[in-house]
Amino acid sequence: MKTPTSAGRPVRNQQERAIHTRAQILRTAAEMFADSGFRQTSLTTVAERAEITKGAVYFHFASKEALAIAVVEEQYSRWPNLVTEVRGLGLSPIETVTELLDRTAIAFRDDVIVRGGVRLQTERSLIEAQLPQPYTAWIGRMTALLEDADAAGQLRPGVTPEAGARVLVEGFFGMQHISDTLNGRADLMERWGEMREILMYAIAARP
Amino acid sequence: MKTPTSAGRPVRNQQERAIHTRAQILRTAAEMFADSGFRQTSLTTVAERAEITKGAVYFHFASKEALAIAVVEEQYSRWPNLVTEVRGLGLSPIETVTELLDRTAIAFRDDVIVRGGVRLQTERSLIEAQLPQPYTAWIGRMTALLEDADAAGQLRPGVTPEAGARVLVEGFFGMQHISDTLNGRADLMERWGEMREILMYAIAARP
Amino acid sequence: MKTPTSAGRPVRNQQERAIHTRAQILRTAAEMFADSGFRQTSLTTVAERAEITKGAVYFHFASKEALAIAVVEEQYSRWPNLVTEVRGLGLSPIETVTELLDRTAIAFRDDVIVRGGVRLQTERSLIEAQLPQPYTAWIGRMTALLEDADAAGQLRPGVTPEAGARVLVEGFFGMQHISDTLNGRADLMERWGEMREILMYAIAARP
Amino acid sequence: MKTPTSAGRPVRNQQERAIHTRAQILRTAAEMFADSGFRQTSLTTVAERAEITKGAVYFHFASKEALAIAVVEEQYSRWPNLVTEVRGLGLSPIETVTELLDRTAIAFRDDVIVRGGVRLQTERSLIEAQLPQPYTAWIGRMTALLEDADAAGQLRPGVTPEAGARVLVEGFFGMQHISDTLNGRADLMERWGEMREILMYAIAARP
DNA sequence: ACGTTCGGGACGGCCCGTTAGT
DNA sequence: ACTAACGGGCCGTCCCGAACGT
Repeated sequence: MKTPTSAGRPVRNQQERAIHTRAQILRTAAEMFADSGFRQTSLTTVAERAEITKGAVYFHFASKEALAIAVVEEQYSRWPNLVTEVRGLGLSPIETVTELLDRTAIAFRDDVIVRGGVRLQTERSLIEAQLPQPYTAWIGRMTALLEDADAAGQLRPGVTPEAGARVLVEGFFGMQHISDTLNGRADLMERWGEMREILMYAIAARP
Repeated sequence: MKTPTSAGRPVRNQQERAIHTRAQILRTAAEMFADSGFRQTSLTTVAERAEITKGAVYFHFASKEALAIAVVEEQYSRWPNLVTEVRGLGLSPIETVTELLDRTAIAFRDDVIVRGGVRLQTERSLIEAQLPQPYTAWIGRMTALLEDADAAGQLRPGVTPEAGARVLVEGFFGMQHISDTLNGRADLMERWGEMREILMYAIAARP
Repeated sequence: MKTPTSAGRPVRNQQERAIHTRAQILRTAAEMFADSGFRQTSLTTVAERAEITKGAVYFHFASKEALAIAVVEEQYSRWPNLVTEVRGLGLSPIETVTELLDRTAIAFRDDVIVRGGVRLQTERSLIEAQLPQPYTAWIGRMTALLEDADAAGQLRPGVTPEAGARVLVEGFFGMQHISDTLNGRADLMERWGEMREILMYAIAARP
Repeated sequence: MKTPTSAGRPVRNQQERAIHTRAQILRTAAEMFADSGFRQTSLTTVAERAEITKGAVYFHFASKEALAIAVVEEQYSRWPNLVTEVRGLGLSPIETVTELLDRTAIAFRDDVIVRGGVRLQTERSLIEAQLPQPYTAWIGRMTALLEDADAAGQLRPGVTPEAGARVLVEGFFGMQHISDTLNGRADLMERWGEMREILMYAIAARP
């Protein structure tokens, strides 16, 4: 599994090592971005924690911004997969929304890359590079799902798919942030349960 | 470099000038904190924008942290007044909640000190100083109000005052943050209207 | 004793207070100069410890250098008095030298002004102002005394008054400095006894 | 600003350049410490005089304190070598002491590192870092030598090796300091001759 | 290709000595 | 005798290349 550093050098694949190094950097950076934000995270410290040198970081990522972008995009790549996965379960539109957000909540609690990416999005304004606009993709996904719900008569009259989508995303984000601030996300699932009950009562049609 | 005391108003006496200077620093700092966050805000720039020197900043505030604390506390001092004001209007508990949050939304949009304070609270983890814990005061206030509502039979069965309060604060915060990110708060009142309709539908009892 | 601060203001003598304040500043500064040296001593701290404001310091002393000069001169003013005092005792020249240096050692141990002045002399090169040249006055005094001793046949053949004077001053200074560094001057008298025995054995004629 | 790597020697490889740079910094710093003391010496100026940038200084030394420590330890490393060298000459104990101090005097006059280290030791109290305690090593060395002298009957009765050692070190230090202050060490050898005659007369047994 | 060593500039926060105007 | 403010300097540290192995 580990590349033998000893002599003989069957270093058939520096490439494997490179990939491993890259991933290591990405994960370490994500952690530190999540905990401390962009500016507070110094490349020096990232390198130290990843147990390589600053030079190596610069080989894999052209700049600190590039590193941030990589983290964010790595996080972004997770959601489409999750959506198709959940959609494949054969649930009703409203149930699909619920299930999707439940799983997202879990990722927000457990996945370092996600946490780092979220934090970076939060600080978007102060990173030079062009990060993809946050929230809108999620609002779009939710809108689509709620339109399905509407077509199936599952939406409470008076609630538009757009408004419902926005409120879901806003509520989810606020919940997650405050849970993080007050309890380090320990009570995230509990808080999400509370929020979900109230939002869904108002958004879904009474059966 | 600049001689800010000359030109402009003929500042009557020292003390008035000092108060004015202090307020000027506080306002400028709040703006920059709001726009760029704590670490990104440099005292050099604050001084430049406030048209004074760094020395003057350090005369009024012992450190950058002290300045941040001053902004946050200035913001905190606003809410109790607002609450008593709204409570004096003689509205029903639920109407009081609504009115209070409406006015808070306006402050979030227009008041620089509030915006700065909110941003700093968001970055609480990375400021050395001991900022007062955010959100809890608001959750407490909301809980009290919803207990009144409960006593008056205005709460939907199944919703506890605590849960309702938390969801209101989380929703409000998320809404405000996303409005800021996506539209610079231009659509804040509109978004708050949306959020309020849905939350209140689920929290208040049907008449 | 204290000037009544109450109304009526028979403040007959602000002047007395001023003198007291000045002395207070001088003493405090001397202590800090002695402990920390010139540059390390900040006027802010001096003012704090003297329990007045920086403005007051600047009322009494035109600059930090002026303050240092005042300390040094205050210290310088002590020696001539001491010399005439000891000369009045009617001792032999060699005994006079011994008695004078014994008393000087006591002053080096107990007198704050002296300690401050000595330290400042040590750092002479890095103070802008023109401090009086140190050591030379002492060497001069010692030379005069040893010339008396020579005339009285109390000097060991081969020892010139000039050389004897220089060695006495150098030895005394080195002794005092090392005692300060290693023991905070606690063993100064003991060390001086040691040094005196050896130097005097070599300088004085055998009776 | 400066591009010190271009022009001049065609720096064979990195490592040589690094060693050269480090030594250059050390020497420059020692000079400035010797002339101006610790606090008065600014890293900016050190860098300028060494014709490199502050970044380079901080690559080689973690802090200003670390730089001071390096100078002091560099100086400390000189003496043991000198002692064994002189001991190898096959002189009598007393002659060894004399020869050793003669050579030390030369180093105090000519070796920048020594001068810097001595000055830093003098200012020991006001440097945060833990400098090794000065003087004691020298007193120890002298004591050992004088014990040898005592065993060989070369010590004047009534003089203990400890007292003799202390007085030698104190006298040497005082002499060197005053020569520095009054004449920039130009007359150091002459003054040391004077001091040596007197001290040795009192310490050594009459043959 | 992958990684390191060495070094370059640029600020950033702090704080200090000093001076106007009371 | 003080309050308010100025201007400048210092240490630290950060992000980043260029030169050099391997």
